[in-house]
Amino acid sequence: MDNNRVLMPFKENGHQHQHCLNAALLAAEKTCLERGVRLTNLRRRVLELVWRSHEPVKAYDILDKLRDEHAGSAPPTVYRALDFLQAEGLVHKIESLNAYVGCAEPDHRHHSQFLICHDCGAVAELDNVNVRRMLAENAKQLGFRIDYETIEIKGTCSACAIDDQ
Amino acid sequence: MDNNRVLMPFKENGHQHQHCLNAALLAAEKTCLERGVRLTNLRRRVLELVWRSHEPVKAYDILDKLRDEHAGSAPPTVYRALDFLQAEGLVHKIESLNAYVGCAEPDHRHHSQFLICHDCGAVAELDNVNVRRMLAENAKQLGFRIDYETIEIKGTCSACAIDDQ
DNA sequence: GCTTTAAATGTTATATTATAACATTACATT
DNA sequence: AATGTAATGTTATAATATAACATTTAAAGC
Repeated sequence: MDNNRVLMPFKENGHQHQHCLNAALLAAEKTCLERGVRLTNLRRRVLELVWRSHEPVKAYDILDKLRDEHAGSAPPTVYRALDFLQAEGLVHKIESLNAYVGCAEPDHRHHSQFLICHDCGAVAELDNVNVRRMLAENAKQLGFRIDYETIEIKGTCSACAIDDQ
Repeated sequence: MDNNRVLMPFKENGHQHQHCLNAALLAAEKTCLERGVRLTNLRRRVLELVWRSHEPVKAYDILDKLRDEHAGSAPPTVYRALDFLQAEGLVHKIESLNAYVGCAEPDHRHHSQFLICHDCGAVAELDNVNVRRMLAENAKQLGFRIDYETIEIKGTCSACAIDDQ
């Protein structure tokens, strides 16, 4: 029994990113429709920009792109959209990088553990139930009630480990 | 067998903080001496300011205090000292708060899991070996080599849970 | 369809967090 | 004392994020 679900793997060889993007947008549309919240053009566009790659994207990089398309864009434009997307679980913030990654499974309640390659920048998202359980147990022993977990693991992904040799 | 070490508990009733402070400074002196690195007056002072409480402290709050004592203080003054203290494991940065907490066991190699009460702001530091092991296993399966872990759990501590009632 | 209301976005300004670059001082070693 | 390195001082600016208020857009009831 494997309690470790890989929500988003490191991208593999021959990875067709357009598929990820399409799937993410489709999932987002579906999720928002079900929840009765509005995935506006702006929010969708920001989501697309987050999903341009599997690397965490900075708010001001998104802002630069938005400004190419619409001169009136300003920091609140981006941060509000990101706040919405985060609240709906469509993107996650990587706290240790001040950057954002798309979530492949917004409709599936999960806790995340991120593996972040500090060489190529790629991120994988895991949901290991045992890790969650163990932390929950620890917390319980101390009478601590968990609301939210930030788990960000930095290191070297397999592709970059090979390149390093 | 309990694989969960509490490196720094939530502070208990009748907690004498002066003891924490003294112990932390003593440990820091010892650690730096052993490693042949210099705990200068400035660095010691910043460490003291981080240890004023068990809540994460902001860099600019430290800077304000330093300025009371020495007008020439500037952001680099604080950030350099914090960088040094982090590198030596004397303080940890809480990424999700952009703030710093003292480490009670700088000489003991450990990974940390932080429990952070978003009600009173207090932080506890744990080192659960099983969590580490499990994450290491996950990483290994994906060929990922771990360098560093950021684990920050937000919630309500027992004291605040009681107050809430 | 029109009105009302609430949500979303626009706009300007500013707060917060962090680093770059170069000058000076203090310290350890010779 | 002379030298080299580490630490700190100093000025400027970059990067990240929010506050506050104005305007526009969309949804819901009439």
